[in-house]
Amino acid sequence: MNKAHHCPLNYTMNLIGTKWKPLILFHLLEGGLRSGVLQKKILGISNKMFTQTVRQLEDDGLITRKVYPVVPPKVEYQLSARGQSLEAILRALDQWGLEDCKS
Amino acid sequence: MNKAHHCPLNYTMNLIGTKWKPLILFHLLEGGLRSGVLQKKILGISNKMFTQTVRQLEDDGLITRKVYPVVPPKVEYQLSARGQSLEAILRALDQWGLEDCKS
DNA sequence: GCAATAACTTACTGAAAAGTAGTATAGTTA
DNA sequence: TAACTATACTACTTTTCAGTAAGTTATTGC
Repeated sequence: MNKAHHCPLNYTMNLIGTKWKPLILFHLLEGGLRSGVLQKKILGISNKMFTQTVRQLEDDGLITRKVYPVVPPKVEYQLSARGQSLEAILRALDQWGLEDCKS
Repeated sequence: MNKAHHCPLNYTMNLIGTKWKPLILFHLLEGGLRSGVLQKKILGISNKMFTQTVRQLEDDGLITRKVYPVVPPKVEYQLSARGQSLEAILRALDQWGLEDCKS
């Protein structure tokens, strides 16, 4: 917790309240993925934003990054325990969108 | 639904995935509030961002705005049915932040 | 020895978000 | 008549976000 927040919601949004973070976390719910595979699942994300976002998620301890020392490089991302604890929320957000855009 | 989304989560984040929107919605969960009162509850928000954000929430049908034709002006905001349907999510996000920042 | 590879980085640019400060409103109160 | 009120709007500036395109790495396959 690097900032004071008057409301825990504020704290949560600072962690995951951006365009791409929830998407990336969501696509990791089913298990770890190789960098390139994960990126292809996030339609519309640029290479730069992808790297930048997973880096932030890693810094915040929501995902882990495993580098295999091979050539060409191989990197795998997966949810940390902390990231996993967001599962219910991520699915609820997804579900809400599904229900809502019917109307 | 004004855009195509490959994932409902994306749709949801486009609606409420900003710095202030969830905060404002959250503080309306207990009932409608007068503009000035609501704004004072959102610590750190500027007058401009407040007006701009409630306007967007209103445009998206998440809150309603009732104007009383008196001087000085009196304006009240409250959650619409659509906004209310976010209650579980807002509380879950808040709760998650509470739990998480213990560690 | 030269291209292809996967993951990442950097420089540059443009767009969007957010903050500051000031203005308008029009009745009521002093 | 002048200050006060609650709400909102505007112009301006600063900050952050995001995209493009190019460069880096070290090994393999041709």
